[in-house]
Amino acid sequence: MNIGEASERSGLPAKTIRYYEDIGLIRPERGGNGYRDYAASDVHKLRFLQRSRGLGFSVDECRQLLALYEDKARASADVKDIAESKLGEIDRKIRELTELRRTLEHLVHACHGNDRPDCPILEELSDGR
Amino acid sequence: MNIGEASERSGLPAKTIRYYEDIGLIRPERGGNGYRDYAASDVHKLRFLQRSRGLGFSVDECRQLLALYEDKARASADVKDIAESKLGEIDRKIRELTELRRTLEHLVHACHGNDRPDCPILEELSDGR
DNA sequence: ATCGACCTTCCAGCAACTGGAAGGTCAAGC
DNA sequence: GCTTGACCTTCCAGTTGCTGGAAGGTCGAT
Repeated sequence: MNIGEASERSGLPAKTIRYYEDIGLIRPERGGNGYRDYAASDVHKLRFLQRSRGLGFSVDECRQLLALYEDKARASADVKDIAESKLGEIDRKIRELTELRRTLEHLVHACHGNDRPDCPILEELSDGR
Repeated sequence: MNIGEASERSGLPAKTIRYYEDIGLIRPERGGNGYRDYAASDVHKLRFLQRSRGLGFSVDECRQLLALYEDKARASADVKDIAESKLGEIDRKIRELTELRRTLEHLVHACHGNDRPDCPILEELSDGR
């Protein structure tokens, strides 16, 4: 099938699919006209990529996951390791954002938001606490 | 003062400070030797940038904040608007990450992590739920 | 034959830096 | 006065993960 259909079935933009080919993630056949020709298994991999990217894995992590996915002799522990370290990362991000949120909300609360030139937000950004 | 000291005092890498100059955020004097010469007020702005970047404002938002900061006649409502929309964004990110975390944790839990080739994580990434 | 929808490649750009090369300057120590 | 090393300068390229656009080839239907 052509890239358009592969795009529709995988949920990835055609541009992105071509990009993934550029960086060596998927290698479809080519038809006589030079068009890329995707097999069902290619679409399967594309969906795999779409999902794992959506779960926050980096392209490089996806490359590892895809290799493990294709390797029948893989240990599922390898996959679990990647997923677990990702989990730790996500926790860290959530913590940081929550902290950020608290600070910012405090600032917004302190700001009366009228036309007078004094502004607690700018003051705090400027002075530090 | 030279860029090294400005870097130390502001908490920003020298490279970043030069970059901020490139994109027009700060314009220090130059000494006879061509070295950048930072005044105390420059360092103040750099710290301002360091803090607001750290709070998740984009460089462009920082530019606006800095302009407001320097504008004595500004309305604090403008600042509040920027901060509030940023707050909404942060909330959205936290929600997304929490959702992500749940999915991933589910996967990690389902995976026994041994040497056998079957792995629920890969299966789910491959099939979709 | 021609139209529009598809496909191809290549080039450029986004954010926000970061790294490195090649070279100038300065202060201290011998 | 010369060398050493720590600074500083500019410029160019790379990072991540795409996305947009230009210029042109191909396909199927009318």
